[in-house]
Amino acid sequence: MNTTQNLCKTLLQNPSSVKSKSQAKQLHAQILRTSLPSPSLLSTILSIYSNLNLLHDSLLIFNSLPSPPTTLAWKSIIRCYTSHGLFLHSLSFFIQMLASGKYPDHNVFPSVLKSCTLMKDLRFGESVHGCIIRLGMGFDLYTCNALMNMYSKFWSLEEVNTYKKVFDEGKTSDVYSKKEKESYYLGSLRKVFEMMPKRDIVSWNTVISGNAQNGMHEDALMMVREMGNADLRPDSFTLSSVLPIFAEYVNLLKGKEIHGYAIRNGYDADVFIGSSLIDMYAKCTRVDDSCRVFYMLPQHDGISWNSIIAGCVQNGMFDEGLKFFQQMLIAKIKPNHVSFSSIMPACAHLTTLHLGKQLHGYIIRSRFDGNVFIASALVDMYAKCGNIRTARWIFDKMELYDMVSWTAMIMGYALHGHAYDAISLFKRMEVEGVKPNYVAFMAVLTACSHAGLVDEAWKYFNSMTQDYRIIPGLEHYAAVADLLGRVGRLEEAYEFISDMHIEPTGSVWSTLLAACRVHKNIELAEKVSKKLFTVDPQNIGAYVLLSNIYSAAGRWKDARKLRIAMRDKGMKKKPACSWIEIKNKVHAFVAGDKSHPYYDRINEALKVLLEQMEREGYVLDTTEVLHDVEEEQKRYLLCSHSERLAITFGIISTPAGTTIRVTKNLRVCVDCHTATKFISKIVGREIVVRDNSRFHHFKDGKCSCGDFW
DNA sequence: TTAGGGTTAG
Repeated sequence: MNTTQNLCKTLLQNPSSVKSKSQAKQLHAQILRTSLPSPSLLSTILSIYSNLNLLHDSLLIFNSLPSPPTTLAWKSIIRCYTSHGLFLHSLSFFIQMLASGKYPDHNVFPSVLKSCTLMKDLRFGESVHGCIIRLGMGFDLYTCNALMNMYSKFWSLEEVNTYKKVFDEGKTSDVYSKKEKESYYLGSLRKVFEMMPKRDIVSWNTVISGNAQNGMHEDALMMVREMGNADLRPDSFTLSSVLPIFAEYVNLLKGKEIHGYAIRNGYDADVFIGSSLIDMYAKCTRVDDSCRVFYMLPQHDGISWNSIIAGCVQNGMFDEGLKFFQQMLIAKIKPNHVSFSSIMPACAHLTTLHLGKQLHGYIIRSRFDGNVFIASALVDMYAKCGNIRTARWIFDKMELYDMVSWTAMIMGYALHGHAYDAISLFKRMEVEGVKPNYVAFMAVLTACSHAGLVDEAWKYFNSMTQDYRIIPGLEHYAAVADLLGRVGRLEEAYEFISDMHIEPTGSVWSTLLAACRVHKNIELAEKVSKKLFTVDPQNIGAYVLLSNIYSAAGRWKDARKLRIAMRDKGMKKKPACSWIEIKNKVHAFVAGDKSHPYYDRINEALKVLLEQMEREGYVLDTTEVLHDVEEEQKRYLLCSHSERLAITFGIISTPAGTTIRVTKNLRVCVDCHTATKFISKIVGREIVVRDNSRFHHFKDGKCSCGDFW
């Protein structure tokens, strides 16, 4: 026997020692050269190919084997199919193996169970479990781990709700309720775990992550402690199962403890732990720490990029989120469906329509437009960027609606003042069997509020508790209080807020204070302010509002007193800012802004417009000027409000007929609202202004809000 | 055989 034959023999006795494709091929060639290989020898080569995950080569051998194939050949080909994601083939070969009279052994079941799990084939998975028990494999470590993994995944599947009880009590008609289903799979998982004669770290991690992902947080954490008693120390898998729990509970202290443990045990460079830490810090509003973890990672995969992007966006750091998204593209990491649904809200909040449209194009090219998360985010983005028709168009094209997609569209209508569209959609959602949640009620109440529909609002407010058992929160109270205030039922609004079952916050009282300003009720305004300053002494908006109410009434002394108090407390008013997108560039303006390179041209255009407007009957409402200054100065101050600068800049920078879209960070002022109506008529343009609470569509001298905002 | 990220509001 020569040395080559010796080497072949050693390798064949130790198939797992073959580590490369070329080595396997050489071995295969040697065997074919020297003799007519036996089926068992060929099966060994097949198992080597299968170990190396070479499906094509494995299949060539499998098909050339004399029938029936050996057990080794069957299990090699089944494993190879599973690891290639060809689950149906894997299961079909498993059935053929049983049919050929071969008994599967402990090496086959993990692959078969994985296929059942990933195909979400519950029935098949359970019958495989039966087979495992009958063949006495119910105590095998790997098989049990795979079984537990299967039950933990089935446990979190929504589709399982419709699983029929065919096995129990001979019933075939009943359907498992969610609770029954959960306890069934939880029971199966625990039973397997408890029956195991020996458990390794994978067993513990599987049962921990199963509990963690299905909301059994306390149980998961308890098992981490029990695992310690069994002399097993948490590894990177354990940590990344546990970190999301502390993220959800916003438990920074525990999250940091885990971070410390990860550092001490050398897991902090693990990209899985890294993205869990980024997410945990972000959910605890510590985005700086998220960034630090991100930069400390030796490498970034798609998920760690997505985590940092989502972390920024969810904390209102939209520009930073966009920057990370850009860097991700530069790093040649292809964004996936999660990246798009995470970044889209940044465009929605910043009203950067051009960016949103670019992303939409990218989404269509990547074929992600059918994803319900992305479609909902697109609906929201188009609605928030003023394009309600496109939002509806996308909504209508969706094949599947969930709670969020309905709510995004309803809220879109609410923001645009289309209350009846919002209400009819809300009704359709109920008819289609989607139960409205907390946010959906916020949306429909906001719609009622912006359109002054008091009766409808009461109906929905009562339906929340009576029909859906949702306890109204601050936002629902605020919407109703806001509505009552808008329609001038100020005393009723005051009573309503005073009777709330939770402590009203400053923001709830603020809505009423704003209404007092519109309806010029100083007496109530003072009463409301007193309440407001007690619960929220640092509320800058309230000081400004009250001071404005005094100014509008000519009580300059009181107004000044308040402003001095603000100054003494170191409080600074948020400056009003408006912005407009021209040729894919955002131009921002603050009141009296002279910094823009086109300032002179804007000012000139403003003067011309003002003359035309006054000829049409426009009278400057100087009561809105909140400073005690000369009349001429007041005129100047009014005309240089940020929204007017942005609108005028839009008019002189775009071709005739183009719609002007402006966003403002605060509520649009009464005089600017009147002025914009005149401007829309004079220049023959549609002007869309988004302020901090809604959209105003100005056209032909009218506004979509019907002067009610 | 085990793990991490997403849409509506505030």
